[in-house]
Amino acid sequence: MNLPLHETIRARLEADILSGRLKPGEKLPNETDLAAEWGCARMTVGRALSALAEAGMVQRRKRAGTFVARRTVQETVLEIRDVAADVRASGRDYAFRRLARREAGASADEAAALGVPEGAPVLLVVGLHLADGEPHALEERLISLDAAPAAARMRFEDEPPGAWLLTHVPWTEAEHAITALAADGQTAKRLGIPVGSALLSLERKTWLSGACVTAARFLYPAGAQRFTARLRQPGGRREQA
Amino acid sequence: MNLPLHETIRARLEADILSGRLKPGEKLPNETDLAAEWGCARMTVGRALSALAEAGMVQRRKRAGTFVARRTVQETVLEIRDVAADVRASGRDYAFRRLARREAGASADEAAALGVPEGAPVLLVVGLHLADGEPHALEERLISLDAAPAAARMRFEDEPPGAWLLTHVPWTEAEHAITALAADGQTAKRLGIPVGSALLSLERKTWLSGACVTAARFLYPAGAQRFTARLRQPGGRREQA
DNA sequence: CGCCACAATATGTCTAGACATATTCATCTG
DNA sequence: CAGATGAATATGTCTAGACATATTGTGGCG
Repeated sequence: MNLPLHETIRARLEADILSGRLKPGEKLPNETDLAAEWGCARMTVGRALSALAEAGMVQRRKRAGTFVARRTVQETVLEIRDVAADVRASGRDYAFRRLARREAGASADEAAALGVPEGAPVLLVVGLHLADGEPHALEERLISLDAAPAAARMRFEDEPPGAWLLTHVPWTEAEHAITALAADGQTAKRLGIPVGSALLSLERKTWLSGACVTAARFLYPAGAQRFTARLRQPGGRREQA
Repeated sequence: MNLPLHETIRARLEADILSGRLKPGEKLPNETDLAAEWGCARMTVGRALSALAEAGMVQRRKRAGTFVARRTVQETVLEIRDVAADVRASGRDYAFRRLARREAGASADEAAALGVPEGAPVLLVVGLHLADGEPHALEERLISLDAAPAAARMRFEDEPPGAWLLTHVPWTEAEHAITALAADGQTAKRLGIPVGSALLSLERKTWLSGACVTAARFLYPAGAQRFTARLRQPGGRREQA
């Protein structure tokens, strides 16, 4: 093995847990014993155990010891791409068409969505993402003009606001929520589908150091979009190039 | 501050990067200098820098130094919980009711879904997850009996197969796919909703060292389920790739 | 019997120094 | 001038020991 010792120890314990040799809830040997077993310093096994704790595979409590975690929550890495990139990746032509644009003080709903006071200046843009000329997704986007004043100068007639925001407004946090819902009348008309059809909804909110910059909702007709996530559990995590 | 020193150092450097005081591509002081600046051992700043590297905020190269990372990947961490845990977390009673169970050789479709040869022994379980007695989700699950022979002994009458598999069969890889679709007749009946209603579908496949163990599809009526993902994105200013 | 104080224990953090390793830079040579 | 070579440098890993801190078990006291 060329791996550093702490990685080797981590991998070994991980394998023991995955294989079931160490069962959920079971107590691991303490650091001192593990260090003796591996013939290394306590800090080295401590590092391995901390890494496992960080990854959620074990739980550590002072005085009590280190225990194999019971997995109730699985975390998977979900890649959320730009709509345009997504459409082009499938080999189709991409276009954006703005349907509405309104600059005004935030309504109660809008204020709540953005986390700004009612009446704060916001920009609302509704637009259609087209793939080969057919509706692919409907975007409803709110932008806080306090957080991103430069957006007020933009028309967003055939450029989606998401792409512009990505390159012009920095952000520190993002939150996504995925749900299914039935198409209401206006949405159905805009997407050219029957009223009540199943839609996949992706809501995205982004913040810049605590202040919400923009909230958007993307509505995809059933079948148009699919979010996939893949999780590799064991030692697979290697440095990226 | 009550935080450990390495956390404090990490937080300070993170703040410098987020605020733009340290710009993408810029070189950080080396460990020795940082240690002198903070009046601590080199290992302590090393730990802080390693954590930043792990989080993708900086890139480290031997001899060259530590640099603020240029662009960061757009990935969000999606938490997928056990259905039972999910229901209980919302303060409702949870129950499971098996609707069907079939042990047989895999049909063509089933073989394709699991990645096993046609005719290989599989177990199919269909069941309903109930929240306060009301249908919450429909689960259709396929289990490869070659990969998990112990499952054949299970009835799964009021225990969901997912929970049993989690504790009895180890896995190394998992894949999730989320889509929206319209309810067909049988599904609508089972969930007690109108035909054509919007459903949120979560498909999950798990592998144990390359061999697919189980494939499941969870169908939630619109509104019953919502998948959320949160991302902390370092490097306030983003550059277009 | 129940409660509280205290000691034992396991983890958490940190140090100062050592050696290993990868990469870059400068210099030397053909 | 190109390419090889070796020295310098910054990170990567590890040790042995120290003190801090949280939690748990236990024994004594009301």
